[in-house]
Amino acid sequence: MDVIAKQRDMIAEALKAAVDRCAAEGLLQVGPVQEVHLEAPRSKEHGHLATNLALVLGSQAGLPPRKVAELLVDKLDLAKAAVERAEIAGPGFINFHLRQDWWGRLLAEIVALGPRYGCKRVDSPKKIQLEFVSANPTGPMNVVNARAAAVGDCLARLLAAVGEDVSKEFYVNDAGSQADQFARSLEARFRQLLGEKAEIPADGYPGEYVLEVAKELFDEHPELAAMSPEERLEFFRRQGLDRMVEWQRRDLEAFGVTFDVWFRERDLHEAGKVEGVVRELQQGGHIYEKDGALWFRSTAYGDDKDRVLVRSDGQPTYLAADIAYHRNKYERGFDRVIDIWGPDHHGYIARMKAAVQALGRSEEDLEVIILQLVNLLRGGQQVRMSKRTGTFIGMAELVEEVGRDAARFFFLMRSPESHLDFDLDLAQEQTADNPVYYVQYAHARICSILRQAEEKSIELPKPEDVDAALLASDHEEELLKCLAAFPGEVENAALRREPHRIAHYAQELASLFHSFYTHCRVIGEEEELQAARLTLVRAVQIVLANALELLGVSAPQIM
RNA sequence: GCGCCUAUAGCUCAGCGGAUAGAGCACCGGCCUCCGGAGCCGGGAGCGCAGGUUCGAUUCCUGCUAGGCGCACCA
Repeated sequence: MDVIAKQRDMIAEALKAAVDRCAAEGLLQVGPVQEVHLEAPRSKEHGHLATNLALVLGSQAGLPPRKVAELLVDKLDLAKAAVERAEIAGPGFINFHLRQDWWGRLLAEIVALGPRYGCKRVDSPKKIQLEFVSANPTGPMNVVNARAAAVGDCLARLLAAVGEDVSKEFYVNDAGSQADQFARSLEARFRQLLGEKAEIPADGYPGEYVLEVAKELFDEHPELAAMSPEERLEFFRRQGLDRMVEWQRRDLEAFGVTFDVWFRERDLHEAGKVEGVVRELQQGGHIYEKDGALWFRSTAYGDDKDRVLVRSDGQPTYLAADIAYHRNKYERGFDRVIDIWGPDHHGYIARMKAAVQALGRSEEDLEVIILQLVNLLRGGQQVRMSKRTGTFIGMAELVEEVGRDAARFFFLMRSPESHLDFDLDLAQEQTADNPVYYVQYAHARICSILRQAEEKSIELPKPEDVDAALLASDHEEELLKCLAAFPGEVENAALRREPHRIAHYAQELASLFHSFYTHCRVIGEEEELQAARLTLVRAVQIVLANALELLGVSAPQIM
């Protein structure tokens, strides 16, 4: 447990004991308290930790909250905690001020833990499967896929940081009618390469990239020319899609995103898992036949309408395969499945949750995060994308244009359910206006200070030996408070599935550091103070690096 | 028509039911004999509307208005 959580715990226990004592003495007509809410107040006048306990108990006990607060403070035994004083404020908050020397323990812990500061172990780790991107292998990935990649990867890092056992997975839709259409489009392109006249099918894929794939495959497999069209089509269906998947994997790697598992839809079909799950649902009484098709009674679990699983032509729908896929996820032992989908899939949530329940799992075992749209801006104007005119900006183009760090940071600045305006100009600016540079600059600046210390042969002080009470200015205290808040921010971001909190945290910490830097010198101060500030700066460096690591953004030593 | 998301400063967005609602951009004005000026300091302006729950609502609930997206025996 981190040092701030320890203080939190001790104060909470002391408060509970005080409530019990008041109740025992008949001063308060309330039952035992289950949970004490302690938060870090915004304003420094309100101390380091504050509780609303008296306000909550006030209505229960029928007493004015301030009166309750007085009773509690009177009975409060804070001998174990590093609390300097507790005071009652406002409508009945109890504010706790920590002793100045306590910050020394915080700094010592940060330096000792290094990259692990901010991580924790949840009480009962869950096996979590996180599925994201899962872009169709029939075309290049778009910017929403890129956003999903950034959010999913960051969320995986966050979940791992709080001790969950998380696996990242990409679902490849390499079966069904779109696979056929893609193969036929490749065949058409192939014939064009042979000099024949061939039209791309009306429901096919007209993009230039299909021609590139055809070229690549032809170069590597000259024997294709001699095959029958049927043989070639079968070859394209597999090799063509595999080639696209390889492109996707490369683009994602360039973005710093890797997956533990690439799951093939066609494996489900080939192993008979799709019919299998339909049969399972049938046995469970969740299926009926209408108009020659098999329908899943998803309305039994709150969906708007029932859904077709097997079409009247005998072909399973995408949903049927996806249900089989989710069945497989749970069979692999995952306690919890988190899917990140694009905004066009929101209507899908109800039916998938229905399916999960029909398979005997509870609704909470499937979490769905819907990402909202991304608007690219250039010169203040929305970039109008058209594949036809070649103005398409996909994931690869975006990463190439603005760089991996900026792209990731920008995607992680906004909450997932919020529509995102992505300013391409700003992302490339190397000024303080660009938040990613602003944060990275803070890290580089600290590295520079530490380099100078080394050049001047100033020995890095042992954190345990520094006098943290010397860090008494507002700038220093704000920094310390921010450092102490980091583990809580990580936990909160992970629990709420909101990576953007870390991006905001990083900006705030960087801002506090820059402010500190212009007002306080480190090197050249009197020895004790220099030692304390060097330690503070090291701690900031560690936490900035840890926050950036969670975001998947580099923490440069020089820029 | 139904569903999902959104509505906070001129713009882009934060905000864990709490105390005086915060950043950045833009605009105006300051700060480099000194650790990286890719920086810092100061200035004005805001919770779409109406109810409800609560000791307390920007936060939760309902209705309305506006914008975005989606509503297949496609994937």
